[in-house]
Amino acid sequence: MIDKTAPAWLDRDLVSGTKPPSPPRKAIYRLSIYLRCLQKLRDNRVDMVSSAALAKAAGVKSTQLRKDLAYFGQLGTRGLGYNVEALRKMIGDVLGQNRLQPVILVGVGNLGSALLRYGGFRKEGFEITAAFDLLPKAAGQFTVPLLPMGGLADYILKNNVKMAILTVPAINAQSVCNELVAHGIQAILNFSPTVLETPENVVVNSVDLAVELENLSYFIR
Amino acid sequence: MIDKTAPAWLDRDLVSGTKPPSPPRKAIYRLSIYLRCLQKLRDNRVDMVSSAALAKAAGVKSTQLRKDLAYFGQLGTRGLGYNVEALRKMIGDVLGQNRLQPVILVGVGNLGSALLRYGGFRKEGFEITAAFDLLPKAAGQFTVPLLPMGGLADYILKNNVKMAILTVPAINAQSVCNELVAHGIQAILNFSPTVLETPENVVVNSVDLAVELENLSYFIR
DNA sequence: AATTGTGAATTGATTCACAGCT
DNA sequence: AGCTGTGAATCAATTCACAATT
Repeated sequence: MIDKTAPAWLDRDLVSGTKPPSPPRKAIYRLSIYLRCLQKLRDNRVDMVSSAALAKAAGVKSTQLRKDLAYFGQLGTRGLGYNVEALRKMIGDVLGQNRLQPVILVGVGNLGSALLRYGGFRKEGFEITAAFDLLPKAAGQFTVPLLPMGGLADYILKNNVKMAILTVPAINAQSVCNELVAHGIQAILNFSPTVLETPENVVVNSVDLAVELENLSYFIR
Repeated sequence: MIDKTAPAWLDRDLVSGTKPPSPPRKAIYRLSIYLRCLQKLRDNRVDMVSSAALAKAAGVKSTQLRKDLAYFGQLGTRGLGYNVEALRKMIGDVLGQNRLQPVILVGVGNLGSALLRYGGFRKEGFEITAAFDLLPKAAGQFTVPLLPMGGLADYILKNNVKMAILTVPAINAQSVCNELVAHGIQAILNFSPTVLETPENVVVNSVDLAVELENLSYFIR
């Protein structure tokens, strides 16, 4: 009996020495979407779902959904579909949603303070545990400690923080980013409208609001 | 003499009837990045730039930059590079940055009010001209009118609004989206963590903060 | 000599088509 | 019969390599 959860390439690779194909980055994004849909299904007490139905909900083609999932093992049952709870659990594990990640936020301006107040993360397994700013003021209005930049290194080390949200003005973004990286941050969600230079081993996702608007603007005729 | 600003495929197409290759969507995103870099160069009184230098600043390969630009014509001068101001102007035109677009924002919660206060758009040619909410309160704290949902249709029509930013809770996102589309909105920047269903001719860009964090989380080991 | 513009080659992602389970 | 898993085929994007131009 073959381990049902092992992807088929495993067998081949043990023999051939080939590397397992690593999932394309876009597939990882889609995993998050699937996860959201599965959570909704679970809330509605659905317990099996076909690739066609789940794909519809996620706004993709069913073959793409199956390919995406296949990177992580044999997760469905032919003729029946996928078990909602098992799949949800599995994707959560892959995305690291299950170990609650501490996240710090740097730059408490307009956008920064909105994100501090925005609750949407906790549910997904993230928690902003502290915020930093050059001149921390109005600390009282947040539920997390608002600290001066001086305390950054210490806090990251003591709390084993690996992720940061960067919401400082463009002009300071690179230098603050360097500081984060120097102290061990491995992943940055960047809202400053700048291209950040980082070492290979640090991941950056940028959300640039002006770029998104400009992009839309191109498509309206 | 051949028009220097016409892409080479034009000639062929007049003969062959082939469609011009339409730029990939990602190229349009990169155009915005290039534009930012060009603005910075202009501010520093630089007036020519090579594809290598500009690409470096934008974080892409120089060949990619050239391919991206080639979709829009012959913009550089061999041996010399690109004229900063001319290129900036051209990209601004392509992205529609030059006609100032009115944008409305729907859903004035945490994130919505932060975006209203966030000035970063105006500089890029966009202006949030009004905000809508089911229960508009604290209207005084914003510089734009905060209106009840009832006034939506009328406002869109009277002001010829084509773009909207959607920052309502996930549960309401689809229905509000439908309403926007019904009244003529053609492009939506969606911050609600949902997959929106829209007709073909409406463009949606989604920014899902939880998805971005989850994605980072996958990459930290 | 420097640097763009662009076909050709390559790499990557998506979709098809169907074999293989349940 | 229904639905997944996956190799092969297609489609799209990126990079290479070099001719063309200043």
